[in-house]
Amino acid sequence: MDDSQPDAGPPRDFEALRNRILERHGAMPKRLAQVARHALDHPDRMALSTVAELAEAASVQPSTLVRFAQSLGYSGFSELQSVFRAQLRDRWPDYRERLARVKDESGTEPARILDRFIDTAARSVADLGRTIVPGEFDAAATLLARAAHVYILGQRRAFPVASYLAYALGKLDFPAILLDNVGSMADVQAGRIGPADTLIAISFNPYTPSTIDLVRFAAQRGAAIVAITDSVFSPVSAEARARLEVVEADHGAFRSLSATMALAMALAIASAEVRDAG
Amino acid sequence: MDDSQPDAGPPRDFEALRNRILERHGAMPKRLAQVARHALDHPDRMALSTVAELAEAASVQPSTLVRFAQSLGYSGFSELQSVFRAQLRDRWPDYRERLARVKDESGTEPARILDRFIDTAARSVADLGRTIVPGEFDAAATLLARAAHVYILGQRRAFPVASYLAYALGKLDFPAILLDNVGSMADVQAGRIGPADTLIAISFNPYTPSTIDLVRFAAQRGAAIVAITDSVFSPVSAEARARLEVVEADHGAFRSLSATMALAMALAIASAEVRDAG
DNA sequence: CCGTTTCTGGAAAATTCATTCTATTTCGAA
DNA sequence: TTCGAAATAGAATGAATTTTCCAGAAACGG
Repeated sequence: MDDSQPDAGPPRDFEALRNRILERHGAMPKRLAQVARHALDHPDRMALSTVAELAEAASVQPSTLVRFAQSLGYSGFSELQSVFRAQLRDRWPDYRERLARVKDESGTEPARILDRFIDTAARSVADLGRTIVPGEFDAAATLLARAAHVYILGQRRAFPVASYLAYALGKLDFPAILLDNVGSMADVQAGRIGPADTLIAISFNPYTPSTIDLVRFAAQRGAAIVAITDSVFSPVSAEARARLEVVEADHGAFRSLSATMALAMALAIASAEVRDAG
Repeated sequence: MDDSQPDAGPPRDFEALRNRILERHGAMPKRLAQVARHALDHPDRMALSTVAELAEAASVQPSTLVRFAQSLGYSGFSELQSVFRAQLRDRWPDYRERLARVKDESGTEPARILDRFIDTAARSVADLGRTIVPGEFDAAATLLARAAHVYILGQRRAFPVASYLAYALGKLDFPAILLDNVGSMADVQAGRIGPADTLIAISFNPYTPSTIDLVRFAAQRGAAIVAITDSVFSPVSAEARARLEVVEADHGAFRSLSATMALAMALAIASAEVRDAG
């Protein structure tokens, strides 16, 4: 009987890996301990650097990195590194806790579907902080604050966001005009847009052609465009004075709108603050 | 005399790189534009994947990635990738700083307002898992799946949710009818509601009286009511066959809708699953 | 419509990289 | 001090990845 079998298998996520390293650190040979320490002190380098670079940084031979990985049960350094990389990709608050519940990606029971959507929504929201460029958000808020009228355009999937913005901006006492296209009269509704005005255009792939047309029309009349899209290359972005990019984690063919709603709300409040401050 | 020299040098930080790509995108040949787009839409992958993987993901030859990098002034793909990697590394301190700022409830600079909304939205979404009773969610999905017609009602702040549900359910091939009250004709729109139908009513405090009236009308005609509200004591809840309670963390007078949107999306998909299973 | 330039796909070549192997060193126990 | 086991360094190997190259296709200008 071989009770020395140390691992059922190597840790597959960062948390477990970290714990195992901490556990073993005391009993490790000198060089391996040195590597262990370096690994936990600079996890981002572990994720991105090559064996040679890490060896240099930790004052160790390249082969030591490989031995280290193998002593933890991995087949080689590359396998160990993938754990660090996954961690770099996915880190956001409470990720583990939620992941544990969603782990099983299959299952069509309603409760499980809800869990999965909670997970993707949380992901999208957390990503907002990364994808929004602070300067652009600032610029957008200022454009709204200074506008004589704020026109709001968003169709199909983007319409809920547009209607929410219209509600929030209206409540905040902005001169907000929702281009809802009732009776196909969006062009009439926007007929008097001009250089003193700002148009918020919300559009996601696939981009509704009439949205793009209306944006071009507004730009031509000198209005400032604030774009909320899922890609900086969207046709709407091209005309925009400020670009806000939202990447919703998608879920099959369906994308949630949670992050976009959070952004919309924040934009409304921020604009009011800018207006009232100046 | 060579004024065609396009760059003093390739961008060394992500911000500059991003701007240069945006600048040039319009004038790029087809395949390079394709890569450009993929690069800015998936910066994480650009940082972590190999040329072959990225080529596959962008539907392009590996050599195109290299040509893309060179067209921006880099010596090859590896040099370009290092910029993406640096960006990925530096994101972490950023995030930490962000969290620290969120704690500080004051501050009216736009960027800080955005941080706070991201935080509250994330909390609301996470709370969904706790406030939704699985059995009720199940029941709601089943009621939608079995309905002859699905009527959707939500006004004012709840309207964005209602319109989103109408969009999603419609896409999923449900017989969805949005009671948008255009021309104050909600009662006419709902005139033929009956026992085989389900009405999704979305309502938050302060409850819009006409919503409550319409819910009572529908209940009287025998329709099943699914309520999405912020309190089980809401007047709409009283009539409901299934109750979904969403508590959005509020932020001053304004409540985000992020969690409610996630719930709406999940409900739509879950209903489709229930329908297609049985 | 033709000639020229630019762009693209694909495969071959070159480079970088992780891993393995072996001789040597270190460490601990007797 | 000596022996044996474990650990290490460094070069050699082989695999993976990037880069180059060129023939052919597409776009462009006359």
